[in-house]
Amino acid sequence: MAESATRRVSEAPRTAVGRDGVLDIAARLFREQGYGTVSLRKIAEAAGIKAGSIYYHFGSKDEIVVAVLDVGIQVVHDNMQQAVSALPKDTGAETILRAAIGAHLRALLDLSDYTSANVRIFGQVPQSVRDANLPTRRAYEAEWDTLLSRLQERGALKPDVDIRRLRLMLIGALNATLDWFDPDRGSAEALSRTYADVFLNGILERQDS
Amino acid sequence: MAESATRRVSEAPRTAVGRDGVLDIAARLFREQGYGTVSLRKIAEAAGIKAGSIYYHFGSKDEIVVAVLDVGIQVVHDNMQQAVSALPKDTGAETILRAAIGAHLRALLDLSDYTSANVRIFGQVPQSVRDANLPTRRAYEAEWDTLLSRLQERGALKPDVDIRRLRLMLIGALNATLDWFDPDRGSAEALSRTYADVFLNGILERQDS
DNA sequence: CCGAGCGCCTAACAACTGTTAGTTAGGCGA
DNA sequence: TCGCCTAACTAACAGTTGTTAGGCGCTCGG
Repeated sequence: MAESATRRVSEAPRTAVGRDGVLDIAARLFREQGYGTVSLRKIAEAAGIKAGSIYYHFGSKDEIVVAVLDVGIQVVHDNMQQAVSALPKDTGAETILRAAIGAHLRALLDLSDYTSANVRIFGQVPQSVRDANLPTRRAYEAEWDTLLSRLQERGALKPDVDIRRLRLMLIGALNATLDWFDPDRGSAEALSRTYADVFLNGILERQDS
Repeated sequence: MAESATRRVSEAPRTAVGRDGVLDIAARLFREQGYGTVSLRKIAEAAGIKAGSIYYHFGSKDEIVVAVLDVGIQVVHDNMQQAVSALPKDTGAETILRAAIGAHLRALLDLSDYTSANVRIFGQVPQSVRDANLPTRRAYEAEWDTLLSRLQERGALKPDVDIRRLRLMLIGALNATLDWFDPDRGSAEALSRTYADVFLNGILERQDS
């Protein structure tokens, strides 16, 4: 009894956690621990409520996961779209690509638990959940395809590269950073530059003979 | 009883499944479904035995997973090492890198359920299992670092790229193909060429003015 | 000041998890 | 033929999972 009294006073603010609170916690836990090992009871405990209470806000665990996945894509999509459209009309291809790459990487590594959770758990989640997230995902992919196609038509990109494949390679490579990126070892900003350097110009020392 | 008799005759060869049989099945299931959703009972059923029987060959589920992870790295390590060392001594940097990239991708996409399982589930597995797999992993990483360093010292690679980071980028990008590669849409061989093209020379159309 | 309802809690369920103990059928060497 | 070893099997355990039903307190509009 002393416990519950203490808990009331010391740690629990009287404000409700709410749907968004649960979602934030879930996104963070999914990002940190993956899908399978994060149970509703873990989410509830981290949110300071009990497992059953989650069902006041969500109809099922899958509903939570789908929500997290969708928000994750929306954040990175908005971020990338806005970064590119903020550039002057006559911006060169290289600058545009650097902006898009930077925006994606920033959302993934700095900005959003939702985006990193999406990348982390998408491959672990039941088929039905993946399907529910697909439309949102496709929209972001289309954004990239449009961007890359425009640059290729302009003659800025090599003409023989398949756009779909290029997009898969690029986003795949960027997303893979989530497995090893350590903010203590270097900023996302610097990493973004390195990725752009490599993808734009390659790693071979050019023998301009 | 009819059941068990039928089963005996029709599907179960009288030869024992054995430790290797269980391991093969486990690798395939882990590759296909991830770590969390594959239970010992699923592995047992796919192998045609009962869950408890697995404990004759392995001391725990983690022991199975560690074995799968280790074999996965060893396969890709051997494959890459052999592909590179098979080349003549005076082979150019570009050819060497293409061979290494091709070997890694082939092990991942064509050759081995163990290697693909490793890439797929490493991030989902308990910390202790990851730790057990680390030595094997580090040896493969060192192999790449040695290769890349030698090429850089030779002057074949741009001198300002950090080797560790380059290796992380490269392997990360290659491993990411596992999420979307579809053998019906193109061979691993062709994909390997595209990856080498992009990493070696970049995607920008060169204006050699 | 009172009722409505929002946001949470308690308790339990059935299913599933990894794991253990004890048992058994069959083949091989002595 | 005897006895051992291999590779299974059966049955149960304790814990965890997602999920449901019903109840309780606090806040706010009338």
